[in-house]
Amino acid sequence: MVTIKDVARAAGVSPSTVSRALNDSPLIREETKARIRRIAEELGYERNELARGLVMGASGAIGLVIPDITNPFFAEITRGVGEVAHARGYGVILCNTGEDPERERSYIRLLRRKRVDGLILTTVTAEDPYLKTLARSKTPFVLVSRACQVVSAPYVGVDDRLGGRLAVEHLVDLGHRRVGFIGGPQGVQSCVDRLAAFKSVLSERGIPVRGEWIAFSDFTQQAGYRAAKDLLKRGERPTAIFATNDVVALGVLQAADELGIRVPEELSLVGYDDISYASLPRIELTTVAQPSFDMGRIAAEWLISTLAGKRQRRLYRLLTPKLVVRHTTAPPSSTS
Amino acid sequence: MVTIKDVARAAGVSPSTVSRALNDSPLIREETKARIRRIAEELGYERNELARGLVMGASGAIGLVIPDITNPFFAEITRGVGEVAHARGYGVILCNTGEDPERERSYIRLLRRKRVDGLILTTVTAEDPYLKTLARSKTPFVLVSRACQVVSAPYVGVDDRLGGRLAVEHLVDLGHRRVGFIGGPQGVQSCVDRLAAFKSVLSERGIPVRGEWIAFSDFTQQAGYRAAKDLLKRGERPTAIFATNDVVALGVLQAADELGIRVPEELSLVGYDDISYASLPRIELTTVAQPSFDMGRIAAEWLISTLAGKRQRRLYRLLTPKLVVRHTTAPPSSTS
DNA sequence: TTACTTCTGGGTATCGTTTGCACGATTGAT
DNA sequence: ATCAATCGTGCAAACGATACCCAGAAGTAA
Repeated sequence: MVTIKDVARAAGVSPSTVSRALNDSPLIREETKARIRRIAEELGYERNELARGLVMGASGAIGLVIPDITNPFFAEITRGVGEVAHARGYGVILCNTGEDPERERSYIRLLRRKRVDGLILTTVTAEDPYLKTLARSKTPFVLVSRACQVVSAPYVGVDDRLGGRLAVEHLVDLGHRRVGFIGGPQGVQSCVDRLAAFKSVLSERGIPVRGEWIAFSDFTQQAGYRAAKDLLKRGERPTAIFATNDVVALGVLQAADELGIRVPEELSLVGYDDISYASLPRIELTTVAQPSFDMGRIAAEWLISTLAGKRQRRLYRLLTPKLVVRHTTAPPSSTS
Repeated sequence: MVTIKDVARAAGVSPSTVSRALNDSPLIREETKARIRRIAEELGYERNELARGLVMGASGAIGLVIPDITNPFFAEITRGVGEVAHARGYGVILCNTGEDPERERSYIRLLRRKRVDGLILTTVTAEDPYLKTLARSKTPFVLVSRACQVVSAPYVGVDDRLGGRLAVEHLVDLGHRRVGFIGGPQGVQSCVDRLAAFKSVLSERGIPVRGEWIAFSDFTQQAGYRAAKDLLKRGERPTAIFATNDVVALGVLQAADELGIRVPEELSLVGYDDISYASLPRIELTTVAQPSFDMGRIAAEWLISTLAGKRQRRLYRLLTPKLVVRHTTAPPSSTS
């Protein structure tokens, strides 16, 4: 590949001059700059960011660590960070952990070796001690969507206590007193919060929390399907279910359909995230909307501006979720 | 950050020895290796891949350029390439073009500056002359899902002529003679192929191809919705529609529902891709399945093994699509 | 004419690794 | 005991770009 030296030779100047010209340094005469730029263009020169990164101590890339790119919620976040990263000239290295803590650690190490300038991550477990190591290192990072207890790191997400509350209050307001919860993996902070909200709303309203109506999944449709099937085949079943995210809720819907349980007549269902498939005409899932795309954008903006040396005022950025009522929720039928 | 020199000092050896020890060179005594590795570990050393890449002439990263990460089809491909890239120790830089040729070019330049070892891309247009530039450069690349006419490059995808044929023959076999097509942007090769198949099946069966029943979208649900609404409000409307992908088909479904047109009784619909949401109980979209995850994997394997110097036997890898009949297709009702 | 800025540009060290070559030490053979 | 072979390690030169320090040239003021 053509290097800065080739350009220098072709232009009859020194490499330093080419470097300065290409970086628009005021130390070079305008016409020289123009000439050098033209020659660089003609030669098809593209600067080597590996070399540049080495001397500058910055790679021009950020790492994005997410659990499942296949989940539209994370796909939107990814799109958001991609958008602003690109606008600011950064590359983004995508790491899909598949909810595996082991792979998450492995990915973070990879990213550190690649000397990414910063990280954006939704950790798979809230208490991963490895995050402390990360926090000690100089690489800045932002947590998205899932907070973390073990280390105080900048965080962008929605208020999951509020979101859970919105969902469950909606159900209770409709008259449901037998309501179940299907969460994600136990360690995940956002789910912990949603479950906490679930419990406190129920207690506030004097409704007993029944352990056998609380189940956990791994955030996949499959898992939601299985958990729901299990839950719904019991003798006494809930009249409403709050699923910790839309993908899981879709699995619940599938289970209900297969069992011949009509939604919303016999079972009310509310999800979380408001992925685009939740609004499909045949689905019309009632859910709690999160501004996923914006969360990605905000996280990236936060990160990149701290990279630029800006000191941030706030460590937390809590957006507000919004209940979107569609057609999967209704008052409980008197018969059931 | 701790460098190889720090480790060398701590171990009382030279940097070269550390380098060799960490790379498991046979020139270093085993016990020395072990000691050095232990010390490196203790110091929290992570090798600088920028520097390594500079001297090795390989960055250890590949670029992935796709049109829309939000489309589950591409999300699956992404997951596939991520999987094998990670297994082989590569990082993947994700570039989401949003179907914008301008951004695609800009991204490819970014990737070349970052000296990615290779590229995997689904180009937005089939005739982008910029691809010639790319082909001339030494960076190897693989095309996925969308072939390209202007340059003969390695390609992984399904046989879209066959896929389109499967879809349309299914419709015709059911008895439909008034069938429409909703494609993607005109320049996209895979859509061109599907449209070509559409036309030839119709001609073979002696069914006239009606231009007013052929519409184009930009691959989004919104666009599918609008195109379908437009198509279905006409006086005489088709009894069946072949949509160029599932996301668009979902848009068509939405339009039909809103217009009170029952699917499949009054309108048969077949999509393409078999994204996971196509199999939702309420949706049950008949579609042509593509092995998206495997396409990603195969592309990445192809690329990485050519990076390793392996010469590939074949340039093309055409997988076979499969018709998945669900509940959105049925014989045309006699009344309509 | 001298001295002093100002403007442009070159020379060189440097970033952190890898690697070919050289060199000292150990070992075995003669 | 000497020489060659083998083994283990250090030295120094890259890789491509940037940045600091300087040096001519030109212009200006005394």
